[in-house]
Amino acid sequence: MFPFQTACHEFVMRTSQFLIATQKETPADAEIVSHQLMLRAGLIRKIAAGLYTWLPLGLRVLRKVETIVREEMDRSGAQEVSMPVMQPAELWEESGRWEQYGPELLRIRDRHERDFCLGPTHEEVITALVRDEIRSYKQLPLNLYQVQTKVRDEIRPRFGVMRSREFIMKDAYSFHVSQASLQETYEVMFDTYSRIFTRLGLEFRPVIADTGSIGGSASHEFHVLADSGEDAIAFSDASDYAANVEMAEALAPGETRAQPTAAMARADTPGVTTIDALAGFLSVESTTCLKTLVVKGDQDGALVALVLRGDHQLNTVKAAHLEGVASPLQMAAEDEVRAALGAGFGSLGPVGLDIPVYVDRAAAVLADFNCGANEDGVHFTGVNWERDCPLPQVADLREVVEGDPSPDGKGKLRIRRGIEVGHIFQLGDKYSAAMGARVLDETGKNVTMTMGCYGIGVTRIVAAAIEQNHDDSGIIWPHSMAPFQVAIVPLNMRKSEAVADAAETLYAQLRELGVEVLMDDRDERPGVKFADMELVGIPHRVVIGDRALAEGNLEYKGRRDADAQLVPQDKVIELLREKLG
RNA sequence: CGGGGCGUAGCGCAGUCUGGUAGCGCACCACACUGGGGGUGUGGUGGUCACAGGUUCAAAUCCUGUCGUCCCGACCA
Repeated sequence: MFPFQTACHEFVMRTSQFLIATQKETPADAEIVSHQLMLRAGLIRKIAAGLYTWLPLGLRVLRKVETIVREEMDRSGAQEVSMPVMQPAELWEESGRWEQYGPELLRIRDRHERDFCLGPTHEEVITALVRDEIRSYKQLPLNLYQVQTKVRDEIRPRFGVMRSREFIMKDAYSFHVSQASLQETYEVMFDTYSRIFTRLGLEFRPVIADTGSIGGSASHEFHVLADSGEDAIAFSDASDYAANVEMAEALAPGETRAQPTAAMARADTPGVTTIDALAGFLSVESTTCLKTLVVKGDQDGALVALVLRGDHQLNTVKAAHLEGVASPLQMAAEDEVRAALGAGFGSLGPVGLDIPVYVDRAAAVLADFNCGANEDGVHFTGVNWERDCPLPQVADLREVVEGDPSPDGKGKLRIRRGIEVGHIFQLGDKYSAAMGARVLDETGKNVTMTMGCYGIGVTRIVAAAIEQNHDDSGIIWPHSMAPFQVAIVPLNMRKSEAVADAAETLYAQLRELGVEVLMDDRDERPGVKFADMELVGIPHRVVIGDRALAEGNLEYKGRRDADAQLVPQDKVIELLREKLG
């Protein structure tokens, strides 16, 4: 037996040997809390903008995430592969993305002047592989995945590992002869993702997502809920409906339009150009006012007016999907509007408009409303649809708000912010068709495979978990992600033999049981050790001090507990077993 | 790519306007004290003041250029 074998293992579980690179001060360039805490707790260090080294502690967390992802992917029937980070330009030319992708694709040239890129994703490589290897429908469906470093030359890397230039992603690609088979695998992946995020201990929502330009019939994003999230998501308080706010439908109001009671009148409103100002000027609620936005049409020089209730916001994704409206959405310039309609932004309204008009469902049921008169400094009051102006085509134009009825008819919508950590979608034949990935079907006919793809941002999960789980003292890891489960904190062990003995005994017992335990055997004062173990976020802490030990007790405290509890020395293992599940 | 901020020790910062010995706190090393919430004292280590050029007897400081980095926006999904 080689003595150093055990010695090496022994040492890494002790803070005196393990690299604990904590910092008291918050680095000035870290904006969000996860970035600050990852630096302060010594998980990562920046090497350049958007590029980070993972320190031992951080890497342990990253590996935890990867392990769970692998276990669940394997369990789903997917098979792991590993594809190169560096990829030949030819493949990207085949799919057409060498031209399409833009500067985010980091292109490099080798010594023979041949073009390559560092892969931001791997559709091309996997499709080429499957095209060459798979001949028959009998070999399908096939789902291949990898856990691999991706490179994206982000315009502006930010928020630490949340949006970095190099990151680890689990990406999977499935291949099918039929849409039905794709749908089946898609559902399996949906369930697998739900299992993964549940096991990781994160509060998440699968969210209906925009399929964007890629098309396809289904796409879901998985979001970790956190106030700092980049996306707004709407979900029902009474069902599992959840959608990106971009996609969430605002249902038509239940009530029908009331009969007119007021006569239309002209009001001089000098300098009133906002809904708030108008409501204030007329002493009415903003919900009785209409706002009229003008966007560019899909024909050159064409304009389209969009009418919303004063308190509502335009949803640009919905608007861009309207017939006759340019996609992506472009707001018209004010001088263009003035030339066409005779008034500037603050004085527009649906009365007498001779361009195409859409009205939002909520605005369409208003009666006796107030709106601009298409004349600067003038508004109308007491306006009614079909009496004073025609009712335009009604559409869902607005952004949903908290309290709206859920589109599935169950409950009300709540809105929270989310961090996108997973995305599954049905790709169809975009890549398989472009790259000629075909198989023979049961009738002997050549058919193009249909594909699904499924991504998880592994590095981003670490940051998202911290955004969701932290307090003033530092990180609070979910059990499944914690770098160590238990911290043993002996106080003054250099002087107290009893403390040292108790600590070493407990340490040995936990090691024997296979518990990931970190022994803080540094000759530091208690405050330093407590602060470090809390900052680093270890879920369970056992403090061993002379005081309690004299009574035969140790102290246990969970990371989220307010206070420690005394535990008889011989009951500690039992307690920890219970806590660790 | 547009706008703005910042580059001085590992981290946080002062010094720059008004040119004249490169500083403070934390961290780190040594010793002593202390020992239940980032402790105290004494003595230390560590800097090409982002880089290049210029002005000057003299540049962290003034001038010109370059680079890096952060924020906002646009872009991307």
